[in-house]
Amino acid sequence: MLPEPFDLLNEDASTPLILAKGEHVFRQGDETRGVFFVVSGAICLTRLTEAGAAVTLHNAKVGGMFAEASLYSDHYHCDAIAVAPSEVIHLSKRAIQTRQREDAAFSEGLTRRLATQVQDYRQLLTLHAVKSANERVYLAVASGRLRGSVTQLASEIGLTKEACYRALKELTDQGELCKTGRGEYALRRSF
Amino acid sequence: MLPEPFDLLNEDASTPLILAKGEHVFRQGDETRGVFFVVSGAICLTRLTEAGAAVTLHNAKVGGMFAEASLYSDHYHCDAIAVAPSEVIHLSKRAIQTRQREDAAFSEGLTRRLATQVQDYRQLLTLHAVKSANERVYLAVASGRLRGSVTQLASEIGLTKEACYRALKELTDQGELCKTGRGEYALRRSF
DNA sequence: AACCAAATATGATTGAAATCATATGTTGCC
DNA sequence: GGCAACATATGATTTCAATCATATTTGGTT
Repeated sequence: MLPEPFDLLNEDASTPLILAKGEHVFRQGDETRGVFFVVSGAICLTRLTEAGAAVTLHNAKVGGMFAEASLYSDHYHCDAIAVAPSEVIHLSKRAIQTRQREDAAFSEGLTRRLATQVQDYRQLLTLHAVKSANERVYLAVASGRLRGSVTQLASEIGLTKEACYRALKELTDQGELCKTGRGEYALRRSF
Repeated sequence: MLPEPFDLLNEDASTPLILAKGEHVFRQGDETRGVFFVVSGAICLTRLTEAGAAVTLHNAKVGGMFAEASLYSDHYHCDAIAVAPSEVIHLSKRAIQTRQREDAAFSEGLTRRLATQVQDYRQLLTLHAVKSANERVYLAVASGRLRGSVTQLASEIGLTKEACYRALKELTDQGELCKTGRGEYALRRSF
């Protein structure tokens, strides 16, 4: 259920929370309680700047986590609001910190997870810089990003789903990709 | 001199490097040697896509660090180039990894640093998802991303410099921003 | 079985940013 | 001082993805 290394935590370190749409998981200024895993729905993290502008910091989706950095600050510096009816799992800050001190494998797992995320986000940013929709979709498929739905991929790589479907069709017509099923495409092996 | 947790390292773990403007600290594909601290000047981390597009991943300024994630990969996945005559301090990968195993405080500090980077990349990706160029530029300025040149900002947030200048002009005309100098803009305080 | 919501798929039109072009301002350098 | 490189700045045109529209398929629910 939980991603590494959080699967190593004791059961009493995690608490499931059910949230209605619009409900807060935490607010800017609240004392930090820990990090969260999204089971269903979606959580949006926003912050108000000094000048009063609302800046979205992160949209946490199913399978994702948020507020990792809260482990290192006393108070949350943004609001976390459910943008749909959601279920999240709260992971206790104290339990994580204790485990981090006492278990080198857990500690390393956490650091490695963050490092992996940094790499993944960098790859995504590189993908976003590709101007052509066709090439962007091709590279996304080539780097194994078409796992879930095409709709999901589209949002991940910064295109509309329509543009994404069109690109997939054109790439298939051009022989760059081949369609392996409904919403499934594979690289055309060059041999 | 060095920020946490790298100030805890032995002196022989660090090596100063002098760089001319345009010189590389490392290149994409180089075997990882460690992380770097900026003493003077500025280092820009960019990644070249297969299509040749340059994406700015990070602008490390005086007092900042870069390439923390290289500790968990064998090869650098971006170029680090001095955008001005610079002095950086190289921190040995081996020394860091050894210290990480032997010193819990050091290890925790490193994890905190990575968590902060994850936060930053998420914010950048969220920014890239904003369709309107004007709003994107406004939010970028609101979240303090206009530090270096407008050209740098444009590449960071996924716009051409022209579109970026135009947005800045329009936002200024609309009274959302105010121009504080050549290539310098500030939020219009609402009070 | 019937129904609904969401994903898949594609066609037509539009609009906004990219591109191309040009000019001035600034900085560092020989 | 003069030159080269780059940042700043804005105007004109083009292009390509967004948007709007519509139809079918699928999976889940009652």
